[in-house]
Amino acid sequence: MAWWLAKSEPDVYSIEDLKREGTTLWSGVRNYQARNYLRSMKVGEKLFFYHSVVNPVGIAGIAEVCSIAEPDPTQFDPTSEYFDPRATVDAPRWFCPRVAFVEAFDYVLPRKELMERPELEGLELLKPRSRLSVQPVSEEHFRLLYSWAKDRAKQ
DNA sequence: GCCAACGTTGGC
DNA sequence: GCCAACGTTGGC
Repeated sequence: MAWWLAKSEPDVYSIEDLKREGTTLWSGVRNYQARNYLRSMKVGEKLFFYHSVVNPVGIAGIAEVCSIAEPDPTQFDPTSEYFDPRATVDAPRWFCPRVAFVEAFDYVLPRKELMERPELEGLELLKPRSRLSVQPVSEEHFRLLYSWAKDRAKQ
């Protein structure tokens, strides 16, 4: 069982969009390391849904893998901004799992607050200039972050 | 297989 | 909008 964090710009796709739609294909990732993480995700694994390029940036909720990675359809679509002319149906390059909405936090955990927590030492997200849009999170960090989100929502 | 140029990411 | 860091591309 692994734990994850995936980034999305809420102007493009937010936790509220996922709440409304129920599930979505996590398509459009075009980085090999992130792709490898997406391919290793198993049904039932949880992801933090992180809002990037917004004020404030932070962890906005939770999603869950509901089906394992399949070829990302946007790579074959010439009208998509994620079209990859080097990909073919027989030899796809990009893969994406389907994820389901679990919850939207009442209190979005701001990145700024996370950076003040020494307990989060080693969290990929907080490493300087970490850019990966899909990252593993340790179970310990996942539980810690989840309980902080809950506690802050009560305040 | 090196490496310079280029494009992208993403916090600020 | 800036810009540092990083990944990718492609000529050699």
